[in-house]
Amino acid sequence: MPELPEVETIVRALRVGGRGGPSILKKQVQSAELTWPRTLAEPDGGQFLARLPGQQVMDINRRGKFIVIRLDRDTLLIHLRMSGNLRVEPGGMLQPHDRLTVNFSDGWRLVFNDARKFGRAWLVADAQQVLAGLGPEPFDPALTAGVFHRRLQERRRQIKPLLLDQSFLAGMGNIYTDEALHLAKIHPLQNSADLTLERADRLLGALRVVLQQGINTNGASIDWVYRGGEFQNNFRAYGRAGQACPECGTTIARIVVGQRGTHYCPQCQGL
DNA sequence: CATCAACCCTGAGAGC
DNA sequence: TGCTCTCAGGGTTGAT
Repeated sequence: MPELPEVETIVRALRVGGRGGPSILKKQVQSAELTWPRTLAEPDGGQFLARLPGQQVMDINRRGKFIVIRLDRDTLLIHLRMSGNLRVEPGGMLQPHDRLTVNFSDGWRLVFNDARKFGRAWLVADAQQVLAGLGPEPFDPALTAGVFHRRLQERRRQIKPLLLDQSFLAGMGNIYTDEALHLAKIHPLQNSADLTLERADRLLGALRVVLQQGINTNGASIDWVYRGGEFQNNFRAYGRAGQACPECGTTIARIVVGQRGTHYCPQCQGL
């Protein structure tokens, strides 16, 4: 399930080439195909197919888990959700679960594949209308320990669901949240408002460490969709229920928090 | 505001 | 081998 590091890996490949395809920067859209209309959040299919042709790819960025492709008139935003993936390829047969295809004038195409149909795309004049509700980027220098601590105080929630809340912090998913909480030695049910400045500082540092490790290893290959990353070999807690904690040897536990499978060390991450 | 559950989906893995 | 069942999870929505 693509989280910040996986999305960042995909964005970098779109920008500079990689994962089997060239950069799509400067390419001009010739046409588009929509094989599963509900993939499109907005506008409707007719407008989408009419507005896209002729636009050129100016810039490719990431905001939270959104892929932000700035064109010369509109911005194409893509959220991969659970099972989405993007390919850049030189034509050929479409694959099962391909939902949206952008054909470029030089013959290459960008394909949005999404087995579970949870992913969404937007074509809007102003990207802010889609991204407005997102919290800060974890790597934003303006997000100091003091600011982070204050934001934790302002809410009074279990820390894990809060970290997964994209309006609180943009980009965290289930894997990296479990990893960061384990690294920071904080229990997933810990109340956010009760965290001291020192522990908030440690948590922010841990978030950045695990996200950076994820980016450095091209993300995690944890299911049959996203391939190519290596971070799954470094998991400390996620998916390791019943195995030994790498810090103390205690058996990693699994509980459900906010409808999410949650992995933690009962010894290291006491409440 | 916080919490919880349902919903959207399909493929994988377990159990039989 | 092949069937059925359960589980996985990001985000939205509605109820408590």
